[in-house]
Amino acid sequence: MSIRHAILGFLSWKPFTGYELKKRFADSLSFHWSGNNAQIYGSLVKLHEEGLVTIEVRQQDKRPAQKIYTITEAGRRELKAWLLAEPELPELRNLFHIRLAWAELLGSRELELTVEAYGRLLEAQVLMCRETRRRGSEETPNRSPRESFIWKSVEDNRIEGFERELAWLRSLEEGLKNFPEARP
Amino acid sequence: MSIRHAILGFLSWKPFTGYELKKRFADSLSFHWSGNNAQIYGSLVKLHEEGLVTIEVRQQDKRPAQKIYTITEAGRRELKAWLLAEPELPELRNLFHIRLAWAELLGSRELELTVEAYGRLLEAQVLMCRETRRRGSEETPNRSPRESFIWKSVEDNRIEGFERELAWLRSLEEGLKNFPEARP
DNA sequence: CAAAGCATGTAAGCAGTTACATGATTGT
DNA sequence: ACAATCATGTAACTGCTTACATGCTTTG
Repeated sequence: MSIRHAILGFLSWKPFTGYELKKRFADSLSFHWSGNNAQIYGSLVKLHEEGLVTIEVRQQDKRPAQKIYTITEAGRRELKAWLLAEPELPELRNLFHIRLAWAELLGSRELELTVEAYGRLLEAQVLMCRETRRRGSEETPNRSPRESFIWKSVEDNRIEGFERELAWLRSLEEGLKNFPEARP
Repeated sequence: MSIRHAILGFLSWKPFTGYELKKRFADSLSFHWSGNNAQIYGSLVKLHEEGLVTIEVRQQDKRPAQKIYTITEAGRRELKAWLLAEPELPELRNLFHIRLAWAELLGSRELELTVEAYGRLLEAQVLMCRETRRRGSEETPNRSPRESFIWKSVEDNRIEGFERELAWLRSLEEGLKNFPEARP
């Protein structure tokens, strides 16, 4: 349970076309969904079948026709039920950590290199998140104070998470210096 | 790319049956795979077709026959290539954070309640991780010092991650007290 | 006597991805 | 001229999950 609710969430703000929703998903980092249209268009069809959204087709000249989706009362109920449902733990799968389980198969130098590569990735990610946060605060829409506070918290949390991972990696690097060469 | 490599990783230690692998996956928290046999048995069939493992059938009396899987040289090469491949960012999908995007649809009290529920989840998870770490250090197999150090680091990292999330949640709770009731 | 463990597997389905297909319009 | 944007959609695939099926043995 899944992207359907996030779509309903967006539609609770105002009606959107599939294309616009796709962009929303693609733009927002915290939303981890890649914004691929196959899934979004498919979900919209299902949401419509279930009566959670309505469709209005608008013809345009010089542009393809749009399908504008609007949330229904049943959709709002479904959305609210989701918001009140029992929270789930964050799912985190860190393939790098899993790979470390077999670090013994690597020489010290090889291990060092992958650790550094992971570090560079994390650094880039932290920079990107910071940039997104900076730009996001300029184009903030009309949000209530509470809403703004929450969004900022979540964004900060994301950055802190990556920063913490990076700090952890640095300490790992330091620690590894005490094991000069595992397989001589 | 995926559980196949983790299976090869386990097999690099020693031969295993599908059933034993299933238990390995189910036991280890950091491995996020649920240890469901459909996937493991299926992967083993494929790994065999690709020549990355060999199968030996051992008949037992009073027990079903076992299929013992052994990694091949090609399998070891594949495993090593994976270990040296470009690292990936951790995938984290936190549905609770996403839900917070629509917190405006909830009253202060409702929001408080879900935040508390998420906090209880996190607390339980931290306790469970600590317990796993404690018990794990007792039954540690014959690992090199470097390997032990790495495993401990990864486990600590996991716990710190949940603790950080919990600390963040507490600060969020504090902050929310400044917005007594968004929709009066 | 029931439940858990040993040991294999299959079937059905969900969530999500990549890549393809069409076709006009606008920007570099 | 080429690429990007607007706007819809389909097909094929991967990875993973739940649930089912079988059948014998050990433990509580």
